[in-house]
Amino acid sequence: MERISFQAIEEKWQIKFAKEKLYNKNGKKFYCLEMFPYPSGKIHMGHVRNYTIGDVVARYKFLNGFNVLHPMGWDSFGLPAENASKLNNLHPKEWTNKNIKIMRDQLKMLGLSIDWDLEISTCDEQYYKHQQELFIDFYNQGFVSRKETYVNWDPVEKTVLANEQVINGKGWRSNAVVERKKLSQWFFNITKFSEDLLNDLKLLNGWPEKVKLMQKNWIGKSYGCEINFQIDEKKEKLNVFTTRPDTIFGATFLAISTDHPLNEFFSDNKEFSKFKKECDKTGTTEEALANAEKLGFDTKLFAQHPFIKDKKIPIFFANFVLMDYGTGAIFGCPAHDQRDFDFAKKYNLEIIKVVSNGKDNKTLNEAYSGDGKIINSEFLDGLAITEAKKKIIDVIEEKKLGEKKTLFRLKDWGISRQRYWGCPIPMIYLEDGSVVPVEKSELPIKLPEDIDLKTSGNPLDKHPSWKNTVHKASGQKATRETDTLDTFVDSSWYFLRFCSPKHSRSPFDEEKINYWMPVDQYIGGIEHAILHLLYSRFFTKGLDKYNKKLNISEPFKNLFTQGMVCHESYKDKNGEWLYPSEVEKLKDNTYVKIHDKSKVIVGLPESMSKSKKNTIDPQVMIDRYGADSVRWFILSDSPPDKDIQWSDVGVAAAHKFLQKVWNLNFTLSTKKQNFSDKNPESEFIKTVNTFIEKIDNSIQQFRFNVSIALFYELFNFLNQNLKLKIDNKIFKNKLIDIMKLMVPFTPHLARECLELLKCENPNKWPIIDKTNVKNTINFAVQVNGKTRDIIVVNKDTNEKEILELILKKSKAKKYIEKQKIIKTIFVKNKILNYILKKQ
RNA sequence: GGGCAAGUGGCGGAAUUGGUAUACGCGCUGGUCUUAGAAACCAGUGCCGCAAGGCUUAAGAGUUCGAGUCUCUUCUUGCCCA
Repeated sequence: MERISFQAIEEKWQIKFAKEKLYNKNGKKFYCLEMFPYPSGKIHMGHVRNYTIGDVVARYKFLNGFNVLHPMGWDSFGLPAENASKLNNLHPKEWTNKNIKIMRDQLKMLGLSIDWDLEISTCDEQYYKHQQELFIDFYNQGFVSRKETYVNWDPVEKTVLANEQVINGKGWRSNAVVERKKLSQWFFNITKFSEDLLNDLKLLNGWPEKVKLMQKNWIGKSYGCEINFQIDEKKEKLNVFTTRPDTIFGATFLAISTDHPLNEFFSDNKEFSKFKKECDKTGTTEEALANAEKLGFDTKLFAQHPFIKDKKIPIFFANFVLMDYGTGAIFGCPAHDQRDFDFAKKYNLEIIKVVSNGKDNKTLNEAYSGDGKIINSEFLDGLAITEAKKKIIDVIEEKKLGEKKTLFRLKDWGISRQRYWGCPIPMIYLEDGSVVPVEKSELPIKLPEDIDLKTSGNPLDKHPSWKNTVHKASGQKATRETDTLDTFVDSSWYFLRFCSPKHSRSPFDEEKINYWMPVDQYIGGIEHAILHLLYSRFFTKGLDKYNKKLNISEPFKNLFTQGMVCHESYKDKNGEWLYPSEVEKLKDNTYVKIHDKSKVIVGLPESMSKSKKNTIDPQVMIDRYGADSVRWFILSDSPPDKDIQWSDVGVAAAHKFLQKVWNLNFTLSTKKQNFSDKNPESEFIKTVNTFIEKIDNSIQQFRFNVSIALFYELFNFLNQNLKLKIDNKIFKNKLIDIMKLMVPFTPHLARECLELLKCENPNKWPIIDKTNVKNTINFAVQVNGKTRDIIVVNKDTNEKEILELILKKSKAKKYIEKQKIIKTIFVKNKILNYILKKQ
């Protein structure tokens, strides 16, 4: 068997790929983009999967004549650089650039068809300069505002987090329990676009339904109304928001946020201050609020029920009501809302059922929030919930007790971070108290390099020569904003910068954007379904609104979310995690530690993560098997949108197969002309053409695992046909077509083989000949719906001919002859089903 | 608690629109070669059964000439939201 050194050919072809690029000047444009990586140190298997999938798409489109834009860059601002530099005494910039260099080399080793001339890095002054310009534009458009609000404070990272970055009440990166803190912050007014962001989801036909649904739920449009409650013995009215006005007759208390203006009556109350402090410890997420024990502070005040004469209901401060949702006040209907129910139980409040599910259970153990008919509600009785909602809102508006409201769950995007390694916010605070953007001519506001990261807090705040400045227009002394931008801002427009990455006058060349945008295929992880993808949509819409030269309402036309790469996890007897390379599988399928042969506990396969050490280093695999084998395996074992389990034997099998592919190419390239025979030749061509068509289809449908299964079948077929009398030239030409199909999957090997076979146009997809394909099909003969035989027939054979064939030679004959046929069902090219009379 | 996916051999997974279930790969078994092993190659491999044949897509029901695919109920797992 002829062997090949993958490492040697891969190096050779990578030099060529660096020059080739994917532009077909006369072709239709195709912008293929994978989510750019954070330069954490070295690439991981998730990157390998993401970028291999993208490379298949990009190369496939290029080979089919498209003009393909396929760039790569670095999402290079962020906290890990600061943490790392504290550890190794390396400046974040140096640490980041060192990592970028390593990872760029690693990506090149994968043989990706990236145009590296377009490379960008978000921590580069030339990038963030334009970002600052965009920030000022957004500010001038009224898309940016400064607000004092309660924020999610991450006590470990000592920074603010956006709601989207709080997961299960914890920081998305630090995993620390998030606290509430009042701070003055910069916000992008994403809520101005709530309606557009929701409605335009309808335009995104190329997005997974799942992602669209997640965004829809996140934006969370709901209808409800505000109702005014008169407070007894006070002038004030309490304005309450609810999405369930139909349950107003079940209202037995009012609950307000501790931040509600009504708190001024309690400013001297020590008990209240203590209670408020307690509430501030609870996180701000809906989940944290739902799970926290319901606590209340009785104001001893009462309000008049708007519909029930002389009914007084008590008012409480409560920890589960937030000032920034609705009006900061709700009415509690314990029978039909679980939080209200818990609260009522705790404080012994009345529970009145107003929705009936038909069954009449007297005592409630939990709130009932399902469907039903309204009861105990005077003029609403007997109505369904939706009807009751409509009616009560009409009545409320008519009686001027309140009004109908639309509410979005989406909140403005807080973008201030108290960190050094991020894009400086180009705003200054003047002596006279005003806050203004810096002059565009002064951009970029560069990060100072001489900083001390050893002390806690924000280094920019402690850097007087950087912080203190002068407002040129007025001559006033001024201080700079020392917060930097959330790194999600960096990635909200990078796909635009790629269209003209060297454009220096402005963030981008509009003409280039209008040519390349939208991204035709975006590929990345599902974990960005809300954060990055929603922010990018907002940014695009913001730009489109004020920049009249642009014509881009949505950034990503088609979105593909690939699954995660998983591996079993291993623990030793002391409960310490072990790397897969530290354990050994024994013959009886148990695992031991290589080092001392002690027993190892095996966990279920789950997403690779550093903390569980269930990671495989792509570099080790590339060194051992070559990049093509790694690419081949990672595409072969699962549909790209599902999770994949990494398997060492799997990649070894891929390697073995690719060796066989090389061997066949080599054999054919050196084989002497033999006799040819028209019969097997014609069959050979037809079968190969059939495979080519199937493989082409599977690539178009993103079913690369199926493509690979077809390649296996095809090569099994080719190897069998080596023994037949097929003209060498014919065989070789078909093999050239097949190797072209392999270019997107294993570009190095495929191109090496094409060179060996003296292919003259390796950058052209083979012609898909749909006419000269296999003409026979396997046809199922059924009796009473059970398959009794499978016969080989020509395509489009009619029922009568098939019946003749069955009677002549089919196993099904004996079944048919026994009984009377009462019905036949014939489906061309599929089945013939005989229904027989039952005995 | 709600929503959305998904559940197919020993394992990863195929199955176009309701029409051959288990493609392809791994693993396993046997064989050739070899001092032996590895590699390579050949053959076999869903389950029960000597066979004829029967059974089989988480469990159960339904629609249909025909269901892995559609409907309902239940169970399990994953993800998202709470």
